[in-house]
Amino acid sequence: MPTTKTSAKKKPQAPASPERRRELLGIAAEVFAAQGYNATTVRKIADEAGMLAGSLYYHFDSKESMLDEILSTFLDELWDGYDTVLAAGLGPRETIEALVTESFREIDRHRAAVAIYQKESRHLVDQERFHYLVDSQVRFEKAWLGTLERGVAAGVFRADLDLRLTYRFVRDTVWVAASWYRPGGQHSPEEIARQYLSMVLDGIAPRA
Amino acid sequence: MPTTKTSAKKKPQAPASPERRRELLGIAAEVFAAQGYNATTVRKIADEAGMLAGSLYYHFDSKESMLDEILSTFLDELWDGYDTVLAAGLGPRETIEALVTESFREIDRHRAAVAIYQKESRHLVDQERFHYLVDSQVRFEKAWLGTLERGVAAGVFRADLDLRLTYRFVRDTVWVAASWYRPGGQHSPEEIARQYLSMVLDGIAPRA
Amino acid sequence: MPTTKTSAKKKPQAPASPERRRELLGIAAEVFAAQGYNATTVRKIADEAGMLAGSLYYHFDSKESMLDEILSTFLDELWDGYDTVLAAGLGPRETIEALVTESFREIDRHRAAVAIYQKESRHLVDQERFHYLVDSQVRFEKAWLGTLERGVAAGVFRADLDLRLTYRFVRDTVWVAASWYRPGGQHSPEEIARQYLSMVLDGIAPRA
Amino acid sequence: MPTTKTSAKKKPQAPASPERRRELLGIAAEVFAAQGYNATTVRKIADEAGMLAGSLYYHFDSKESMLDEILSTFLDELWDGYDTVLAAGLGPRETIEALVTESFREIDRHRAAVAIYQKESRHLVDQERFHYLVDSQVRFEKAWLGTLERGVAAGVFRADLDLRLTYRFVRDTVWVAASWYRPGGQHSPEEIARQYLSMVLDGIAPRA
DNA sequence: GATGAATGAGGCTTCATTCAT
DNA sequence: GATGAATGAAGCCTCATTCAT
Repeated sequence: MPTTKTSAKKKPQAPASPERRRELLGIAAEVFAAQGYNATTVRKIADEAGMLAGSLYYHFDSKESMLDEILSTFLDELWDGYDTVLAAGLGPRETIEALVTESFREIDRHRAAVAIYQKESRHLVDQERFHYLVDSQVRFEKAWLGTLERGVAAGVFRADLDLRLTYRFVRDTVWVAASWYRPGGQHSPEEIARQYLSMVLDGIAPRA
Repeated sequence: MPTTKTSAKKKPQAPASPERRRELLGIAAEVFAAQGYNATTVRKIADEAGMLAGSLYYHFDSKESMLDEILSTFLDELWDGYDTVLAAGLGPRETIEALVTESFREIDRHRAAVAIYQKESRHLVDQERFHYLVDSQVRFEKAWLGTLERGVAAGVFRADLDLRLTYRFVRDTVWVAASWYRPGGQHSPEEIARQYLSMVLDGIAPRA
Repeated sequence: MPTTKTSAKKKPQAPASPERRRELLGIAAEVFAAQGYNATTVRKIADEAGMLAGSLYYHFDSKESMLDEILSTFLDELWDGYDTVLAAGLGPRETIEALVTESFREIDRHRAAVAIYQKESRHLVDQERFHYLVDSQVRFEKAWLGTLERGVAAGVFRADLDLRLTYRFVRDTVWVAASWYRPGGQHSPEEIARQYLSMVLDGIAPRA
Repeated sequence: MPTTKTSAKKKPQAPASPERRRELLGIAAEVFAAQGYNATTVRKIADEAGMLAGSLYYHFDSKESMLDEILSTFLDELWDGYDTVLAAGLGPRETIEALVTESFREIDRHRAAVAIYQKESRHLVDQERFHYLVDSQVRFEKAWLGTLERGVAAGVFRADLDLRLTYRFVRDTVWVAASWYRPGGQHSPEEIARQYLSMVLDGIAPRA
C-alpha cells in the first residue's frame, strides 16, 4: 500500500528496459547524494553512466523526474517495511526497536536516497509534485510519536520528557546516520541498530 | 584563538560599515539555510535586502565569499565558546554537559549558519578555500572524542560502546537540532540542552 | 589652428583646476595605453589616482570624454608641430626628415596617447564624436603622400616604387615605434629619428 | 616543431567536427581583429555565426580559449614556415628576403590572427596561459637578430646601425602591414614583399 | 572635491532540454 | 538507444554612472 504515486508520463516511455532505468537511477542517486541535487548536472550523471547528457532523455522525462523516482521508490520500500512492523502487534518498546532496526536496514539499502531525502526534502515539499513527501512525514510522525506515547502510558518510557523533543531526538539520531554510513563497513545495520538502541534507551552513562 | 582564516583580500574589502555587511550576511544566511546554497540566487538575496543583485558586489566579492564569511564567523565564535569550556578543567561528564549546552547556545545565535554548515560542508571541503572546515572538524572530533575517552577511563561513561559510534551519536544528536530549532520558541537553548543531556546520558527508558 | 574640437560640455565643468585635469588625464592615458581602452576600468584609473571611481566624475563627464580629451590634445599638439614644418618651405627630402623628427618628438612627449591612437582609432572612427580622427588622417596622408610625390618629381625619391605602399611603409615605420619606445631611454628622439631616416632613405644594405 | 602548446583539456573538447571549429574560429578571429578582443562580445560572434551565444560553448570552453586557439594555430603555422626557411642554409641576405616573403604569406593567410596578435599580445603575456607568446617572441628575435648579425659580419648589411633598432625597424615594418592588408587586393603577398624588401634593403632615395 | 552606496545594463557562462540523424 | 549540435532561460558578476552627504 504505497503512499507515493509515480507521476504520469506524457510520452510513452515504456521501451527502456526497467533494468537500465534502475541502473541509471542508482548512478543518479549516488551523484545527487554526493553533490546535492542542484549542484548535480545532468551531464555529470551521463558522464558517470558513460553516455551523453541528451541520451538520458530517452530514459527519463527530466532531471526532476529522476529525483522523483529515486525518492518515491525509496519511500515505497520504506513503508513496506514499516507497515509490516506496525502490523505485527508488538509492544511499544519492541516496536521502537523494530522500527530502528528496519530504518538502519533501509539506510543500508538506500543510502543515497536517504541522504538525498535528508538534504532536499525541505525545499521539495513546496512543489506539488513532491507533496507525497509531506504525507509520508505525517504518517511517519504518527507512527513514531504514537508508539512513544503508548510506551509512556505503559511505563516503558520515561514520563518526564517532552515527547515531541524525544521524537525528534530519536528520529534524527537514526536518520542522520545516513550521512556517514557506508554499506559494507565493519558494522552491519543490525549491529549499528543494537548500539544505537542501547544508547537511546539506556543512555551513555552507566546504570547504577 | 580562531581556527579559521579570514581570506586574503586584494581589494580593500570591508572598508564600509561593518554593520551593513553583517546585516546583509544575516539575510544571505537565512536564504542559504532555507533554500540551500546552490539553489539560492544572488538576486534572491538582493531582493530580500531591497537592492539589486549587482549592488551586493559592492560589499562582497562573490556569492561564495558570503558563504565563506558566514561560516568562518560562525566557527570563530563557536570555538571561542568551546575553548573556554575546554580550558575550564572540568571533569569529562561536566565537560560534555558544558559542550552540549554551549552548542545549543550557538544554534540559538547562529541557527542559519549551522543549518548551512550541516547541508553544505560536505561538498565545500573539496575546495581549497573551505579547507578550514576540515581543520575545524578535526579539532571538533578531538575535543569530543577525547572527552568521551576520558569519561570511559574515569568510569562516568559506559565502557561497552563503540566510542566512534557514540561520538557520532552525540554529535549528530545535538547539531541536527538546527534543522528544526526556531529561536524564540517555547524552549530556551539551556532547557533543550538539559533535556537532550538527560536522554543522552540516561536514555529514554526509565532507570530501574 | 587646431583641427579638433573639444566636445561641448553639458555641465559647467569649469571648477576643476586644469592642472588636476591634466594630471588625471596623464594617469588615464598611461593605463589606457597599457591595458587598452576597453579593458581599462574607471576604477583602475581612480585607484592609480588615489581616489574612488565615482570621484572622477567630478572632473570628467565620462570615460569616453577622457579618451576624447587625451586624443584631441595630442592631435592638436601634433598638428602644431607638423604645420610649422609644412609652412617652412623646405624641399621634399628635408620635409620628410623634419616630419620624421617631429614625429619622434611627439612620441617622446605623448607616448601613451600615441599608443592609444594606434590601438583604438580604428573602431573609434565609427563614432560621431571621434570623427576628427578621420579628418586628421586625411590631412596626414595629404601631407606625407604629397611630399613623397614632390620628391619623386624632383628626383630625390625613387620613381620605381608604389607610392601608397611607400607612404604606409614610412608612416608605420615611424609610428609603430611608440609601441616599444620608452622616454628617457638611451636614445634621444632625434637620435632615433636620424637612424630611422638613414634606414628609410638609404636602406640597410651598404651603398656600393 | 611548434613552440606553442595546445592547452590541456579536462573535458573532451574538440570531439566534434574540426571543420565547424575552424569555421567558427575564423569568424571569431575576424570579429576580434575588427573590434578588438575586449570589445567583442560573445554574442556578436554568435550572431555572425548564426547561432545563440550559449551555443558557442558546445565547441569552446570560453571566449579566451577561442583567442588562444586562434593565436596558437597561427603561431604553429608561422613557425612551420620560418623553420623551413631557417633550415635551408641560405646566406643572411637571402634569409631575410625569405623571412620577409614568408611573413607576408602568413599575413595573407592569417590576416585576422596577425592583427589580433599585434593588438593584444602585449596584455596577454601577463597570463600564464599565453606565456607561449613570450617564447615565440624570444625565438623570433633570435632568428631575425641573428640573421642581421651574420649579415653585418658578412658585409651584406651596413655596420653603422644600431642592430636592435634595425631589428625592430624591419620587424615592425613587415608585421604592421597586417593592419591595412586585405587579401585578394591588387598586390600579391610576394609582390608586396618584393617592394618592402627593396625599400628596406636599398632605401627610398635613389642610388647614386 | 571626494566618498559611499547604489543602479541598470550588459557580459560571460552554465545547463536542462530538444531533436534530427 | 545514443549522438551531436543547438536552444533559451537563467545565473553570477562587472562596470560606467549617479547622487546624497
